[in-house]
Amino acid sequence: MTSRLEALCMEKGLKMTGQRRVISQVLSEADDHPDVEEVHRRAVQIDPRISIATVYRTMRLLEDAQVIERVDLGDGRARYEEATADHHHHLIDTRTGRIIEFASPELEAMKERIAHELGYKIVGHRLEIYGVPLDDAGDDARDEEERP
Amino acid sequence: MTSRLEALCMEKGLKMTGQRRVISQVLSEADDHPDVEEVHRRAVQIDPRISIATVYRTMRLLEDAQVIERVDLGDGRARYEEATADHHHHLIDTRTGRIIEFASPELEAMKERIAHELGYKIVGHRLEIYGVPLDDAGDDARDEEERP
DNA sequence: TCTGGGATTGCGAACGGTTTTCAGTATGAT
DNA sequence: ATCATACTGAAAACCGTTCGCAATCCCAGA
Repeated sequence: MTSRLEALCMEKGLKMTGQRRVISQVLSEADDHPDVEEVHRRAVQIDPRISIATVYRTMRLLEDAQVIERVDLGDGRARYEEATADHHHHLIDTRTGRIIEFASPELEAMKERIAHELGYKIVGHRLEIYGVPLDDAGDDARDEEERP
Repeated sequence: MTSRLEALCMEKGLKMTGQRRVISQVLSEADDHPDVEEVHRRAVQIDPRISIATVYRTMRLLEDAQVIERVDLGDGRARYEEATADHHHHLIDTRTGRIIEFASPELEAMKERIAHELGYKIVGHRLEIYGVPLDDAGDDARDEEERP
C-alpha cells in the first residue's frame, strides 16, 4: 500500500523506485528522529538490497523536495523528521536521548523582536534545549543550583 | 608578555608549553569565532612549528578546562569563543557570515519555563538565529533555509 | 505490451573535519 | 641540571557523508 510520504513524493513528481518506496514507508512509520543509519537499518528489514548510499541520496532528495526536514542536534550526524507546517523546536533528554518537540508562539515572537532590534530579518533559526527529568534531576545534573 | 588566556590556563594549573602559549595568545586576540583551521593559521604566523593536531588537542584541553567554549553553528566545523559567565546566543548574518552575539534574560526565563512545563530541568541549550540585514532584506529574503 | 534511454542504484573510493598512534621532545618538580 | 612525565609532529585512522562509475531500473511513448 502507498505510504503517506510516497503519495507526497508522487505529487512532487519524483520517480518512485522500489527503494524510495521503502524509505518513504520507513519515514512515514517513524515517530522519532532517526539518523541515516537508523533509516537504513529499518529499510533493510523490508528490503535487504538497499544500500546506505541510496538512503543518503534519498534523504537529501526528500529534504530538497521539502518532504522531510533535517534536524541537527549537535551529535555529529543528521537526523530527520517529516516536514511540518508549524515551526517547532526540540528538547533533548540527555539521560535517555528522547526528543520532545515543542512550539511556543511567544518564543517565536520574542526571537523575532530580538532580531529586529539588532537590525535583522530572520530567515531561519533553531533552538535546542538539553535537559533531565525534574523528578530525578539530582543524579547527573551538571550545573545544579538548588536542590529542595 | 602573558596573554589573558595564558594567565587563565596557569591558574587552572595547565602545563604551559610554547604552543599553548601561542594558541592562548591567538585566542585572546581574537574577537570573532574562529574554527580550528583559522586558529592554526594565526598561530603559525607567530610560530611556524605548530601542527594542526596540537591546535585540535589544545582547543579540546581549553574547552574541558572551561577556558573557551565550542560554538556549533551548523556549518560542519567547530568554532570557538572565550568562555563567558553570561549566557548568550548568536545571530548569523547569512549574507556576510558575520556573527552577532546577544543575550536576553526574558528569553532565558521563557526557555526555563517551557522546559519546566515539560517536566524537565535545563542542563544546556542553544539558540541560533539566521538573518539578513533589514535595510537590504529584499534581495534574497526568499531563500529561506540554507543547508549547513 | 514492449522498448529505449535517461534516471537511479550499489559498490567502493574519496572527502573533510577530527582523533589517535607512536616515536621523539620539551616541561617543571626535584 | 636531571628525570619522569606530559606534550608534540606527522601520518594514519576514523566517522559521517558524498561521489564516480558501470550495471540496472523506471516509465513515456510506440
